[in-house]
Amino acid sequence: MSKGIISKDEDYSQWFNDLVIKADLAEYSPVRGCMIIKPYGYSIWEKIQAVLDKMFKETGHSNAYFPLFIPKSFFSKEASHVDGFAKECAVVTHYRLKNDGNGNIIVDEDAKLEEELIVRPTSETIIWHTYKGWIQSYRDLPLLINQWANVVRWEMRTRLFLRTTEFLWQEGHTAHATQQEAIAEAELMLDVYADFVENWMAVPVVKGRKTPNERFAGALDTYCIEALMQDGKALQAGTSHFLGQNFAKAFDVKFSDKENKLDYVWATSWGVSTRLMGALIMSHSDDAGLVLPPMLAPIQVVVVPIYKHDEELENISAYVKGLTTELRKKNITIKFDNRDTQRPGFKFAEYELKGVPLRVAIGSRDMQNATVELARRDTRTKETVAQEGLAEHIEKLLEEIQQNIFKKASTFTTENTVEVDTYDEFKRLLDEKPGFLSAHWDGTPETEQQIKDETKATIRCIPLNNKLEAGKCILTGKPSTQRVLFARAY
RNA sequence: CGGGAUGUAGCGUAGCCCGGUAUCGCGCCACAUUUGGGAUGUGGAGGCCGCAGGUUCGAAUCCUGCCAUCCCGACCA
Repeated sequence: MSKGIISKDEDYSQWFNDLVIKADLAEYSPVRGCMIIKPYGYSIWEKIQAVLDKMFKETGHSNAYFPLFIPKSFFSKEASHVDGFAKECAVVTHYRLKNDGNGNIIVDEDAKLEEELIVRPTSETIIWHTYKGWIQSYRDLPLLINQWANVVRWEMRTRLFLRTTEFLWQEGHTAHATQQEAIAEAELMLDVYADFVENWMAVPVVKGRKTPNERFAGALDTYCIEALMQDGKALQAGTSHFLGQNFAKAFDVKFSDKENKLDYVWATSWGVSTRLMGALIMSHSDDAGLVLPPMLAPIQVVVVPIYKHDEELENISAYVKGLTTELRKKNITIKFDNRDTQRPGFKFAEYELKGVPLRVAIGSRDMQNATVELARRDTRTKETVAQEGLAEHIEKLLEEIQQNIFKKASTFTTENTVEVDTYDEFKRLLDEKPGFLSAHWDGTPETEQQIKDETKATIRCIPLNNKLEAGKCILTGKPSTQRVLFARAY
């Protein structure tokens, strides 16, 4: 176990907090519920952004930016949307401070805003207000826009990365001429998310759709990807919504089709947030610290020199310089930690804590033998290999680590996804071996709610391409046509 | 928003019951010896004891109020 990190078996949530702080990903800020994302954490987010951004562009989307502030009146235009977000909005009421004469800075009551502004909890309303001006004809469609932004939701209870008052995300907002096209878009973006989360983050997901209870406020259908964390709790990693014509109607966005008939446009929205960082951390890491998938690790390879005299360091440095050039050609990021203020053992522990996938240690002995010591973070194994062909070896090893991490997480998810047929068994498993519980449900919101009230488990999703099978609801015994995935969730 | 806990050096803490200007460890700085798994020694720097009142000759300690953070619940990405 690493210094200062509690074992994840002892206290999982404390382990997570320790990891975030000690691995230098983020720290608490003076503002309740808000965190400071530190350079190391932010560089992971930047990688996530870069990959997703490319995927969005490849699927035809463009970035734009809409304001942080939303006039309050916009908000009330879509009824269920207000219901969903009203309770957690920060509101700007004044635009000036003043000195009260006693040296205190206070709100200037004379500077009250005519119309209060909401700090965006999401941007549907201001975007659809804007789209009204952008869309007149089918020729203006589809409109495929994404924005990278911060949003604020005044949550009662916050957790680093998983639920913060302010968080970073991207939100895609698209407009289409037909319902089919909008649904296809929502499904396409769900696939993009699943592809990214599985192949870059190495986190296996279940694609599905939400029940009406769990749907986004204002959506007709919500698609999601759900991942299982190491403590057996589910985490929603991304969502994609088919919004129907709700927002188009609320903001009066109509277009003329080819027959010159006026109709409301069809909409989608989709997003992932810094919460993905939470999924990344919780899926792979262990008691020694973070385990990062090579494809998202800010540092993929770290080189630690071991030497007694300066000339030894010079020899090692010369060799590392060559290795660095080779690896850069392969787009592999390498860091040569030649600080002489820290000893090798300290550095080993530090990079393990930070989840660097591969460590190369080179000492005088290695220089004589033309070898290096290679240590894998995922398996915590070490091997001595020849310097010749090292760059190729590292390249292969990084790919192997990426696959191994994913495989490990997949095995875990599979092993913790269980079919359950009785309510007693359902409750027992939730307490003894939590995970995804695949069970029959009679399809009513009342049953879903009762199960939630009694067990804290929610329906995470109805898996896409679910196989149909006759069964009985675990709570009511009423007939059911398919299993749904239950879990306790973040 | 309810319940619980905590606030003392950059971090973690002792002291609080029983009032006398603050303990220890890590980290930091300097020098030396070290360097293949979190080095050792010696010397040193660092404190509005969360904030504001009150009691007292005297408050980290007692009293009142406030603030903040964390944890657990209800609400949510």
